[in-house]
Parts: sequence; structure tokens; C-alpha cells
Amino acid sequence: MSPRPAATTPGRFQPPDVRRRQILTAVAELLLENGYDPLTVSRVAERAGVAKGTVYLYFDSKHALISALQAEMWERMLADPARLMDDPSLTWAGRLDGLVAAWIHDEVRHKELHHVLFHELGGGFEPMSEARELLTAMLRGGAEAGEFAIDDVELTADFLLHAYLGPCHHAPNTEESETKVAAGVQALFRRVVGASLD
Amino acid sequence: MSPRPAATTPGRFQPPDVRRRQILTAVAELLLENGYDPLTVSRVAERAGVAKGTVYLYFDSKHALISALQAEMWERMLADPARLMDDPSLTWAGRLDGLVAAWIHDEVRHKELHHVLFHELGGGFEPMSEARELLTAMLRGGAEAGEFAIDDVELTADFLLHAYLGPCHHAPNTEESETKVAAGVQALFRRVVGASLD
Amino acid sequence: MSPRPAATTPGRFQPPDVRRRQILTAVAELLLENGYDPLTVSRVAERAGVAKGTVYLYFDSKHALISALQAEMWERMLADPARLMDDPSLTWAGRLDGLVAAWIHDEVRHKELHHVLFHELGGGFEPMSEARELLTAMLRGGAEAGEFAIDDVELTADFLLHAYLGPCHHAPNTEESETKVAAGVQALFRRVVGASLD
Amino acid sequence: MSPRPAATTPGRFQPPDVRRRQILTAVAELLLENGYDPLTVSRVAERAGVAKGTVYLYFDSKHALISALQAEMWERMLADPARLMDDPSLTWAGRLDGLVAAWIHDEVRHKELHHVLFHELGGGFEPMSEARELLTAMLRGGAEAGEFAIDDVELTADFLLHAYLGPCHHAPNTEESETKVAAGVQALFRRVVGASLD
DNA sequence: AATGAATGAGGCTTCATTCAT
DNA sequence: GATGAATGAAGCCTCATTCAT
Repeated sequence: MSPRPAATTPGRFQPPDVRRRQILTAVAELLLENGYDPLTVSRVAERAGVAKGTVYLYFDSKHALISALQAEMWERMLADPARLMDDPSLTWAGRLDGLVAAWIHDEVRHKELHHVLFHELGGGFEPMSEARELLTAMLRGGAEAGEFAIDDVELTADFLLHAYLGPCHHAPNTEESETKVAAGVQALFRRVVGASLD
Repeated sequence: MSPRPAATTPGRFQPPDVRRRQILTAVAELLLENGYDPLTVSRVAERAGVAKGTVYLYFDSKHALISALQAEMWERMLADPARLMDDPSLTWAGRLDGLVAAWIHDEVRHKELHHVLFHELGGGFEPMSEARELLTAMLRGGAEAGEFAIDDVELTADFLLHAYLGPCHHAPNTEESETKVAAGVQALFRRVVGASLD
Repeated sequence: MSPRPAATTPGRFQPPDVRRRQILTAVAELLLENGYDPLTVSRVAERAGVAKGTVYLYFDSKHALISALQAEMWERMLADPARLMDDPSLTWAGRLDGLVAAWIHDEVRHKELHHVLFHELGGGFEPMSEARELLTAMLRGGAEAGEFAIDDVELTADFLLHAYLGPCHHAPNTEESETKVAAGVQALFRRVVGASLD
Repeated sequence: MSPRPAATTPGRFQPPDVRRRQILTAVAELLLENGYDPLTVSRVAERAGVAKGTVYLYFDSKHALISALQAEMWERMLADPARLMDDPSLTWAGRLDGLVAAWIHDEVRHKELHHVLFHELGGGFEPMSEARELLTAMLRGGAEAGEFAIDDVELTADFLLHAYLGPCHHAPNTEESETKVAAGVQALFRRVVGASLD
């Protein structure tokens, strides 16, 4: 009687990675729109265009949705910058500039999502120590090479690890503002590490 | 003024301000112990030693409990440091040092609660602009007085407003560590603002 | 606009034991009508005339509802018959008759509920060993007094503990049929324990 | 008749009866291991080594799986014992002994599965009336032949139909304990039916 | 014949809030 | 002012069943 949904209902039987992405995208969108509290699996499913049960085919629990997004963010923040350490053409200050540029690039684009994922939500902070290690390694390298003048590497790393976030908060998501913020923050980083002026 | 009536049944018929404090203390304790998620009005009432309904006599909603705590924290962070601006015996660098010392004092002691109140929980950030204004005023004052060399006051303020939090996170809640962190952060602040060495 | 429920909504603010009973009665009714599978906390609440949440004020979980009913049934089955052991005016055969009468009385009245509670549902069988102990004590007492001739007390107890249930299943819930079944089962019990004829 | 085709991929493209058996065996195993509640069609399929949809090719619903197992059990319990009625070399007491031996053999071996199938799960009891008829016929035959002294055949049949289950519950699944239980129960059955001593 | 991704109804439980006492 | 029993909306998750391939 009532017509069945057409055999080619858009989106049925997507490859697994496509479904996964649909769902994670839905989660990210909803987090950005409303924050964590009103996030429900029902709404995620609706936004992703799948049934509630389908979400659970791809993720073990609501929490797993968040964890997956967090993992992706850290991946983005750590993969590229880590290569800076191996580039012999760069000075230590150049590496630090590169790190700042990369992080600010990410943060300006995803600041609201970052905020929800790493502040509004607990947990998932283990990989932050990886970011801290990367920065620490850079500071120590520059100090040992005589490029930087740092009293306390650990404290300075903690300081910088938070500092760059501030200027990103008010920056609109445009290339121009990103460039401006990056330049400003790079300069401040250099001051903090006592980089010899160039 | 009027002597408080001796409490016959301990805790029953407390004056309003005492009840309010009991309840907020209970909220803070529970937030510190378990974070926001398991916080329920029932548990708050139980910890405060009052009935659930009583909580609603003093606060409009669960959210109002959080807001009240947030307000108190900002009050603590802003009241004393604001006086630094009016102390004529201080240099601008001295004022900045004082601000750092006060904020770190607060943060080291209450970092877990701060984390829950301002990160795990959204909202309540409006008063942060007050802190930002205070810091901005200090930077501008120092710059105009020739003590500081700052390119972009706004950006630098945002930078510093976040930076000092990092070193607090790993600092144990002892006077010794607080002193050490404060000294380190004050030094970094001076570098950032380009304070003339003393 | 819409009229509030009258202040004297029937049943609001019942004493705790009354509420408890309302809820357990609802559970028993629903179990009898439909068995365990379609039993839902929603339906229990509806039948009891309370809100779903109220059920959880009195019972920790759905399972606790069942356990409470089971406990009541065992209480009924064990409390009175235990007194038979202490009545010096009875022969051992008389005690056995009394036990059969009591259990059949219970079973005829509650056979459907018993079935659901003790068969359709697992668990809650620990108190059955109490019933077994009572029966075993009776058999051993009669045997030692020379009234019964029993080869294997344990096996005979297990045998009888199940046997009496069979005739109850087809018996309608009337006093007449109960009397008839009881008489028949008592006679069979006496045969099984080899009671000397009277 | 025709030789089965060698299975190239083990388990794929099995003849229908083999598939059916694989699935029912999986159901029985899972019921024994965990009882009914955690039984899901997914787990059945997994255990049977087929896809979920395949289960539905052989059985209409989850319930049909249970019914099929129940039918098999009744088949086992009724087929062989029915032949006892036609064996002219047996006395009625001998036939009753044979019935007890057969049922206890089955029950000791499968008591857990029986419990799940006939108690934890409702329904499927219609064939029990067949068992009841067989037993009733035996009692009536013995009574008419003057071997048994029974007051109420129906009631006695119901009594015995449940009685033999009790002693099986604690019996370990060994030949020795089965023999012992069978002997004990046979003796009690004879008492109940008032069999003339041999 | 076989697969397994997808569905969606429905279950249990929690908890902010109300209100009669 | 204080209480706490009662409410009921809403959330997370499971699983029998379907159907395009």
C-alpha cells in the first residue's frame, strides 16, 4: 500500500569509511552548533541521515564518538609539525615559527570544536603530552644550540602551550587574520625563548 | 549586629547567608571530587545537609549554582588585583608582577575547580573580559610609560591571559611550588612585554 | 489555563508501605496477565497509578521488583509451616499433612505467579533450600520416630518437593478443588514416605 | 544416497539439514552457557558460523528457534518410551520402570537445557500433555490389570510427572549417579502407584 | 543460498524541578 | 522557612528483523 522507500534511498549501503565520516561530521557539526550538553545520539543519527542503531554499528558508545573526534584533532596537530624537527634547513627559531603557524592554522579553523573537545569535555588529554614533548624538544634543541636563552624549559613549554590559544579566540576564521595572528604570536614566542634577534 | 540565635538543632534554621554558603561549599566540594557530570541536586542537598527543595529556595536552578560559584571565582580574581592599578609606589612591571602573583596564587589553589567551572562547563565567560581589560590597561600603561615595548597590546594581553595557566597545571598546591612558578612566570611575562631589565 | 490536577489527586502522598504494595500488586497483576516478557517498568507504573520515576523511589531496579515478590512468596510458604515442627500435638504424618495443605493452599491460589516467579525467572532460589530443609527435617523426624519408612531422605525430599506442584496445575482456584487436591496429595505423600496406615 | 559434495570452504553451502542442525546446536550451546536472556540471533549466527540473515532462511523468527529445540526434546522423551506400551514381555511395573529410566536418562543429561526450555521460557507445553497421556495410560493399564492400586489416576499422573524432576536436579551428569537416581525414583514410583511388591 | 549493513521500536534508568504538607 | 515524595521528559543502548546485493 504505502510505497516502500525507493531502492536507491540515497546513502543506503555506503562503504564503512564513508558512513564513519558522515557520523563524525554530524557530531562535529552538532558540537559546534550547540555544544556538548544537547548532543544526543538521536540527533547525531538524524543529522548523519542514518538510524540510531547505525551509529552503534560504527561506534561503541556515545563517548566513542567524542574520542574519535579528539583522536583526529591530535593527529592533525601532531603529524605535520613533527616533521619540522627533521628538516635540516631550518633554524630552531624557524622550527618554532613553523610549529606556531601550524597550530594557529588549526586552532583558528577549529577553535570552537577544540574548545568543546578539549575543555568542555574531560579526558582524551593523553596525547597533549605528545604536543608538550614536541615543544619541549624544540626548546631544548634551540637552547643547546645557543639560539635560545631559556631558564626553565618545562615551565616555558607549559607557558607557550597555553599562550598561543588566547589570540586565536578572537580571530575570525580568515586567512588574513590567521596570518596576522601567527606573525604576532611567533614574535612573542621568540621573545619568550629569548631568541637572538634576526 | 543582632546576636545570632544559638542553633539548637545543628543546621536547621540557619540564617540565609549561612545556608547559601553551605550549599555552595557542597557544590564546590562535589565538583572537585567528581567533576560536573555526576553532580546532581540531590547530592548537593545531601552534602549540604538540607533537603532537595531547600536548594531551590536559595537558587533558581541547578545552573544558578554553577553561575554563583563562577561569579565568586571572578570576584576573587579581580577584586585585589584591581587595587594594584592605584598603588603609586609600584612600577608597571611591579604591577604586572603583582597581577601574576595573585592569579597564580588563585590558580594553583583552585585549578581543579577552575577547570571544571570554566572549561568543563561552558558559559560564565563574560567576566573574563574584565580580567582582559585589567591586563590590557596594565600593558598599555606600561607601554605609554616607556617601561614596556609591546607591538600589539590586545594580542599580547590575550597571549598572557592564557599563558600563565599552563605552568599552574602541573604545580602541586604548596607555597613553595607556587612561589617558584610565580617567579618563573613573572620572568616570562617581562620578556613578553619587553620590560626593561631591572 | 488547563486545570491543575486537584490537590487531592487520589493516591498522591501515600505512606511508603502503601505505595510499595501498590507497586508490587501491579507487578503481580501484570505477571499474571502477560508473563514476564512484556513486563515493563512503564506498564508497572501505569498500572500502579504512579509515575515511572516513582517506581524507582521504592525499588532499585526492575529486577528488584521481582526479587521483592519472590521474597514475599517464600515468606508465605515458610513462615506458617515452620511452626508445625514445634507443635507437640501432631504426629509426623500430621505435620506432613499440614505442610502439604499449606503449600497446596498457596500453590493453588498463586500457581501462575509462582510459575512466573520461580520458573520463568531465574534466581531467587536460595530460599528454596530452606523449604527443602524443612521437608527433610520432617522426613528424618518421622523416620527416626519409626512413623516413616524411607530409604533415602534427600532423594525423597527432592521428589516430594516437586511432586505436589503437578496436581495443582490443573486445579481451579476454588476451596473445593483445593481440598480435594490436598487430600489426594496427602495420601500420595504418605505412600511415598511409607507412613504406617491409620 | 548421493554422496555429499566435499565442502571446499568449510561450512559454506551445506545441505539444508546440516545447516539447520548447526544452528540449533548453536542455540542449545548458548542457552546452556548463558541462559535465555543473553541469547541473541547475532550470537546464534556467530556460533553457528553463518550470517545473521541465514538464520532467518531456516527459521521464521527467534521464537521458532526455541520451539524447534523444544519439539526435539519432546520427541526424545516420547518416542522410545511409547514403545514400552507395546512390549508384551513387560509387566506394568516394568513399563513404569522403563519410563522412569528413560526420562531420568534424558533429564540428567539435559537438565540445564530442559530448565531453560520449559521453565525459563514459557509456552511449548502442549506436548507435555502427550507425556501425561502416556503416563496416564500406563497407570490405568496397571490399575486395570490389578498390578497398581490407584485412587485417582489423573492426580497421580500429575504428581509423578513433576516428582521425578526433583531428584535429577542435584544429580551430576554421570552414569553412576543416573543409575542411582533412577533406582531410587523407580522405588518411589512403585510406592505411589501401590505396586504389589515383587 | 547467503550475507550483513541498516533499521527503529522500545527498554531501563536518571534527575531537574514542583508542591502539598 | 523547610521538606522530600512525586513527576515525567529525555537519554543511552539493544536487538529482532529486513532486504539489496
